[in-house]
Amino acid sequence: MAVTILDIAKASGKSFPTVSRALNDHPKISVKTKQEIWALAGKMGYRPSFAGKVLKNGFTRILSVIVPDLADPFYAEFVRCFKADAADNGYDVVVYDYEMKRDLESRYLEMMLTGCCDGVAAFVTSFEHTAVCVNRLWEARIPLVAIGTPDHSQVHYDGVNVDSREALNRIFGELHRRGKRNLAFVFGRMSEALFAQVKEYMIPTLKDLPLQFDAERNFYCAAENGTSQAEDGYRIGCEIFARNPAIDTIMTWHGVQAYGIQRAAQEAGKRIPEDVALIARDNTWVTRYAAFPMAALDQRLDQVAKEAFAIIKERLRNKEWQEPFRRIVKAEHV
Amino acid sequence: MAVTILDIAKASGKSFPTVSRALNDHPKISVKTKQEIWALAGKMGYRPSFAGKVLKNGFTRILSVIVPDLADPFYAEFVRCFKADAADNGYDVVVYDYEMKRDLESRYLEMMLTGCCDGVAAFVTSFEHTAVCVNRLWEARIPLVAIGTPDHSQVHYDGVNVDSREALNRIFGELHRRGKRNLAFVFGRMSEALFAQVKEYMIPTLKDLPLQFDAERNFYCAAENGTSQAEDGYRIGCEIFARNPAIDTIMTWHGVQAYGIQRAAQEAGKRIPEDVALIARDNTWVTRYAAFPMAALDQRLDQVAKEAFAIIKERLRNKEWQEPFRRIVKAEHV
DNA sequence: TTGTATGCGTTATCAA
DNA sequence: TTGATAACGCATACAA
Repeated sequence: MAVTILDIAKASGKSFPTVSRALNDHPKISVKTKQEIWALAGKMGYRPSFAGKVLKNGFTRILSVIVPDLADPFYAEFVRCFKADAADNGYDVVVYDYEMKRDLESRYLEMMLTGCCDGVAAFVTSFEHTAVCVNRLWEARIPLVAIGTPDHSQVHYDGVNVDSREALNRIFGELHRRGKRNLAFVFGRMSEALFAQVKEYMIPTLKDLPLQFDAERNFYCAAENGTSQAEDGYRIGCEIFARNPAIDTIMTWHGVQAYGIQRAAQEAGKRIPEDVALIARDNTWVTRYAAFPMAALDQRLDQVAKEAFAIIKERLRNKEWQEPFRRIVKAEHV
Repeated sequence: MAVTILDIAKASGKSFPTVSRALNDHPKISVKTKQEIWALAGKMGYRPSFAGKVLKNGFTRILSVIVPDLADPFYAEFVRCFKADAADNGYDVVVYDYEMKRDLESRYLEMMLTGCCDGVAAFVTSFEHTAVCVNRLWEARIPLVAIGTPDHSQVHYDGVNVDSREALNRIFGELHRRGKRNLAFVFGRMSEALFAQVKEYMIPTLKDLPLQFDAERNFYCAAENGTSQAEDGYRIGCEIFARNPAIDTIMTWHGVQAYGIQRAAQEAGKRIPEDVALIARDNTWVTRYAAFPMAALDQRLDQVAKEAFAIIKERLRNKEWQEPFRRIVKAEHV
């Protein structure tokens, strides 16, 4: 159905390799022939076949970004930063949304093994269910950068993580000065098993901060069967205010969740920020244009994206992969 | 680098077609051979090459969704609805974000001509710069469904549009009853030329509604060089309150814009909804969890996605394309 | 039940 | 400057 170089060859009386060279502006094709072919290709509506090119060339000029939730503008912002670097280097970017579902996450990572793109930046929730696939990507020399995934020594992958400690220190210090004492932490949607893992990972990270918390009682995560992050936040907010009225500071992993918590606070008769201060880990339009006062960390998605792209670029340049890269970006307090 | 059926053939002592058939669970391959091959494929980490399959089969089992702005959860919601139908039919979905940029929009639509997917659902802003490409997609029998694009008789494409009149009528009637009189309309980011076109299209659509407006003075659109929709809304809000203090109702095309307008209202000392009522055309968590009262239409994205997918499915089923499809979905008032 | 041969659309090598 | 031929990975018609 689609026009191929063979069709153009037939129509022009030239051989198909000549057509191919003309279309690729090969130096050893006469100007006259080139113009003939170009005109013909334009008239016939020729577009080179993606599959044909990829099969022959061995590369796609496409990078994939795999995100957990496109409804969260945080990930959209990452995509946009990443695309800027990619475009500068001649790559197109396609996005996969795994909707916070483990099966979809695995499925998309598996797809990356089929050669449908040249490299991947992925917000991997955990290596629990993806380790095999991630290791295979490494063996196949398909660059994968895992973003924000807790380190895992058994798995070969490049990673970019954000260090929020300093920013948290400052922000919590400020809140402490304003009289806040009791912190609750609200994480995203995840399985019980992963939540246990995250707790283990976060507790030492959060030690010695100006605000105190009891990780067993005041860590919350959204149920896996939720429908939207705002809704998740609302439910958790209701739970917090019911179970633990002393909480005066709530930090959410996703800025969107803060909207739900705000609603829960309103219903519980709590004022923001007088009774409860809200902080989000991320800083997008969601936090900047919230109609209630809230603090936010800046995860420096621009830097994260830049690091991620740089790693992929380096991996594509040099196929002698030795040690995994681990880059750290420092979050800022806004 | 990657393992192919040839490698498995060599390792198993079988011929490569046998391997191919075994992997595809072909009925005429002995169970013993199959199990051998499967075990070997698993051990060697075989994954079928995307390009190889596509080149041979002529299809990808992939559908593309092209959206103007992933930072707007409205489009993310569409993607999710669309993916549900696609997954039920064995299709994977990839997303392209053209960031409200004409050149990227054209680029992605052009890419669809290379056979990188089996069908496309796209929020096409205008056929001004895409007509040639869209017509070529039609000729090449690559299904494209344009969503929310004003009709254009010169171009061959299938379309799904939303009819908001009835819902608007009800919502404006209600606002009128509450004493609102002067409406301003805020559209998305677009060129002057496209804005003129949109005005022309919208004015008859909006005729005889309970609220009055002067389309020349009270239609606004965001500048093309904006950075986020919330920011766009803020700027326009400031402009409205400065230029036309009588405005008591503002309808935004994108719910996100309302957040910016809310901030502008706050700064102008206007209360919501007492002094200015806000309405959004779309209904996502953005409107549902706004910390200020706002009305919203429901564009029935689930229905829109269903129609879009149904059209693509039908087009793939029957390659005898006659007349373009035009489907209408009725918006609802929430 | 399995092997041989072919072609999908492209680019690259080599020969003319 | 151009043409003949091969190769990328896969699926399938046909032969055994």
